[in-house]
Amino acid sequence: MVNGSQQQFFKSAGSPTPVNESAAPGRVGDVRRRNLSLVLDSIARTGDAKPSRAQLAAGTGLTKAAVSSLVADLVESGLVSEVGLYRDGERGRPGQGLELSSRRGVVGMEINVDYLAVGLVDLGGNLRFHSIVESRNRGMAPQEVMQRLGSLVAEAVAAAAVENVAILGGGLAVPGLVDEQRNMVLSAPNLHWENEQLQPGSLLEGAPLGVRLSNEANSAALGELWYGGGPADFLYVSGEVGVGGGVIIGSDLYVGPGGSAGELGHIVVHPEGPECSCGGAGCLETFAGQEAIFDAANIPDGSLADRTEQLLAALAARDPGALKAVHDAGRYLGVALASSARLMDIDAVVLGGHFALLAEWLRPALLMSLERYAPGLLEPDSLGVSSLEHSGTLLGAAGQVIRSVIESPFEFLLASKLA
Amino acid sequence: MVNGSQQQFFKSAGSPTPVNESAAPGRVGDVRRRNLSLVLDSIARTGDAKPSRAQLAAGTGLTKAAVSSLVADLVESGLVSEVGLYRDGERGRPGQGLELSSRRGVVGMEINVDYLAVGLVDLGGNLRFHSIVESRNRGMAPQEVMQRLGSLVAEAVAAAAVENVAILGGGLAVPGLVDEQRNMVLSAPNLHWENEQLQPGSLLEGAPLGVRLSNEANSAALGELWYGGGPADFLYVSGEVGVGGGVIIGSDLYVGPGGSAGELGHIVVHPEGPECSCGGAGCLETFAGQEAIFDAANIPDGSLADRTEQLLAALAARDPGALKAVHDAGRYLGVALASSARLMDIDAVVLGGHFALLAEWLRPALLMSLERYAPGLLEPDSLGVSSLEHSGTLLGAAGQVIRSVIESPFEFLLASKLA
DNA sequence: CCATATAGTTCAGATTGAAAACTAATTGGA
DNA sequence: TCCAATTAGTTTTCAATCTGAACTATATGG
Repeated sequence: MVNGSQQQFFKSAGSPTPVNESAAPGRVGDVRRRNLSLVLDSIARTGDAKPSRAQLAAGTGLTKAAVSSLVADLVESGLVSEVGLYRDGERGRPGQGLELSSRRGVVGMEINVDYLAVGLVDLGGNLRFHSIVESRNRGMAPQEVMQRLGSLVAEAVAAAAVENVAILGGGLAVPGLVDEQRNMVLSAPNLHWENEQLQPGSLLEGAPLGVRLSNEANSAALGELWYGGGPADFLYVSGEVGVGGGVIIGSDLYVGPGGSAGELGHIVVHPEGPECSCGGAGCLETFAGQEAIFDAANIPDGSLADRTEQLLAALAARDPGALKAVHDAGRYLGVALASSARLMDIDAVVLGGHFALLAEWLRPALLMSLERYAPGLLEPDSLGVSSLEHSGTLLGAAGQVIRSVIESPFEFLLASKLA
Repeated sequence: MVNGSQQQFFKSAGSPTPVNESAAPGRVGDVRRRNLSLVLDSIARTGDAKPSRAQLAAGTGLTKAAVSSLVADLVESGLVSEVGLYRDGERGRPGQGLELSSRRGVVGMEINVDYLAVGLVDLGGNLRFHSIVESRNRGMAPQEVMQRLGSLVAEAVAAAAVENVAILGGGLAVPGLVDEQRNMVLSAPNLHWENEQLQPGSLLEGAPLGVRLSNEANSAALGELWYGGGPADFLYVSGEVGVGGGVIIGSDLYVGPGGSAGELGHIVVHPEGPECSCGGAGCLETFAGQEAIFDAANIPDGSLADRTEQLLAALAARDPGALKAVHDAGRYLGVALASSARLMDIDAVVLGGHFALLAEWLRPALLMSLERYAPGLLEPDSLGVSSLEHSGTLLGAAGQVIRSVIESPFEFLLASKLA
C-alpha cells in the first residue's frame, strides 16, 4: 500500500493538507474482479434455472469469450459446478447448465434469549440441515453458551460430511450490538452481555472463511431479503425479547456509520411515556416489547413458549385485556413505522419474530395507526409478515458469508489456488 | 443494452427466471474512468495546496506515468489548470501545481418561500458572485417565479463573463419534493406548488451540463458537507417555513429508494399532537415549524423578516411566551433527533435556517431533550450550527453539479472532445 | 560546476475484454 | 441417411490501460 520510496509531501513543516489518501486506484485486474462477481451473481440470481455460458453472456453484457474464461476460473475454484446438458426441444448445441455448487456450504448460527439454532446452508441457499434447541441464555456466561452452541454445530458438521458438503465458513447472529471486526458483543441487554469477547472462529476450526458475527435483526432482515422474497427496500421489524429492526435499502443492509442502525425499539413514540431500560423514555419497546405486551395482557411469568401460547389463547378467546395489549402495541408500532418510513423514505415493512405470530391481531391496529400518522405512505399490501419463522435469522447469518463470496470471488479464488 | 441477435433464454414458455439484467459488465476502459475521477477528486480535496503530479501519484497509489497521462486529459478538457511551479527551498525539479480550474463555474440557485438567491461557484468552490432578493413566492405561479429568478441569473452570467468564468451548468434548489429526472416539483406545500413542470434548463441556455433540480434541505446539507466543514455523517435540520432535513452518511447524501428521505418535519413527536397539514398528526412541524413558533410566541402576522426580528427581540427581552415557544420547539426537535439518530445511527447534527438563528435559545432545550430521550447518543459538541447562512443551499445546489463532474469526468471529457 | 534530488516522460510488458472467426453439438427436413 | 441450420462454446487478434524501469528535465548546495 505504502510506496517504498518514502515519498514526502509538502516539506514545509505542518504538512498543509497532504494529498488525501483516497480510494484505491483502479488497476487493469479490477475489471476481472468485478466481472467474476458479476457472473457469479448472475448464476446465483438465476437460481434454479441453471444458466449456460451463452445465457450469462446475454444477461451480463459480456462476450461469450469473456464469460467462458470467467466461468472456467469459478468452476476450478469449486464455487460453480456444471450440471450436465439441458435441452428444450430446439435445434443447436445444448448448453452446459451452471449452478452454485451444492457441495459448498456455510453454517448459520443463532444465539437468542430462549434458544439456540444452527443450520447448514449450501451456496444455492438450500437449508440442508436445521436444528433448534431451547436454552435459557439470559445471564448465562458467553463461554457456556458458546459451548452449547458448539455441540449443535457439531451436528451440522456431521450432517455436512454425510451430505458431502464442504463448509466454507459460518455466520453467527446474536441479539445485540456487535463489533464484527473484533468479534465482540458490545451490548446485548437481553442476554445481560456487555463487551464480551467471543471466539466464533473456534466453532468451525479450519473453515477457510471463518465465522462472522452479526446482529440478529440485521441477519433476519437479510434472510428475508435473500431467502424470503423480500423486496429491495423494506424495514424488517424483529419482535424478539427486544424490538429490533433491520433496514434494507436497494437490496443492501443499511447499517449506518457506526454499524448500529435500525434500532427501532428505541424510537420515541410518546414523549410522556415510561422510562426505558436504555435510559430514555417513551421508547417503542416500552409499549411493544414482549415483556410489555405480556404484562399489559396479564400473562403470568413463565417460559417464553408458555407465555406465548397463553397470549395466543387469550387472543383467540377474545380476552379484552389481551386484545387491548396487542392493539396498543400495534398502534405504537405504527407511530414508529410512520416516522421511520418518512425519515428513510421506505415503503414496505416485514414483521418478524413475535410480531409475525401476533400479526393477525396486530395488523389491524398497525394499519389504522399508519393511516392516522402517515396517511398514504404505506399501502396495506406492503406490510408483510415473515414466513421464514425461526430459520430466517440463521439463513441471513449464513447468507452474509455466502454473499461475501459472491461479491468478492477473486479473493476466494486466490485463497483456493494457494491451498 | 439489448443484444442485437435476439437471444432467447429458456425457450419453454413462461420464461422461468431469465438471467437477470445485472449491473453493467466491467470493461478495460472503466479503469481509466475511475482513475480520472480519483485524480480529479484528489486535486479537489487537496484544495489550496495545489498538488503536483508526483504528489498525486503518491496520494492515489497510481504510478507517476499513469497520473501524468490522466492529468493530461483533465488539463486538455479545461477542468484542471497548471498554476506554475512551486518550491519549498529544497533540491530537485519543482512540481507543476495543479488545481481545479477557476475559469469554470456552476450557477447555484435557490427558490424559497420568501426569497430568491443566485450565486456563481467556481470548480474550486469559491463563491465568485452572490445575490439574494426578497420575493413572496408563496402561491405565485412557477412561471412567474422562474422569470424573476431568470433576471437574477442574468446578473450571475454577466458576472461570470467579467470574471472570465465559463459556466458549465446550474443547480436549482426548491423547498419541496422534486423529480430530478423529469424536472418536476412534485410537491412544495409551502409554495402551494403541486406537480409543477419546470424548465430549469432555460435559465442557462447553452450550458453543457444543464440545470439540475434539487431539494432545498438536501442541498443545504450538501453545502454544509462540502463548503461548511460538515463531518462525514450528520443530519442537517433545515428550519425554513417547513422543517426539512438532509441526511449525510459517509460523505454522501442519503435520499432513500424514492428520493424523498430526510422528512424530519413529519416525524411523529407526540401521538396525541395536533393535526398536521400532511394529513398526519403530532408531526414535528406542528411544534417546531416557523408558523408554530411564531404562533406560540404570539408574534403577529407580517413578513418573515419582520416576524423573525420581533421574535428575536422578544427572546432578547426574555419574553416568557417567546422563550416557552422556542423551548418547546427545541424539546420536540430533540425527540425527533433522538429517534432519527437511533434509527439511522447518526451522531452529529447541524442546525440550519431558522434554527441557526434561534440556536442560542433553542440549543439548551434541545440538548436537555436529547439527554432525556437518548442519553449519551449525541454529544453537545456534535450539535453544530450552520455558518453558511443563506449561501449554504445554493452552494450545495451548485456543488452537486460540480461533484457530478468530479465523479464522472470521463463523460465530461467525451463531451468536450466532441465540441 | 557538478553531485544529488526530485519531477515528469517514454517505452516495453502484462492483463483483460471485444470482435470475429472458428469448432462442437444438436435437430429438422430433404 | 445426411446435410443445412442453429446454437454453444473456444481460439485468435486487437486495443485499452496500468505497472515498472529507464530516461530526460530542472532545480539546489557545496
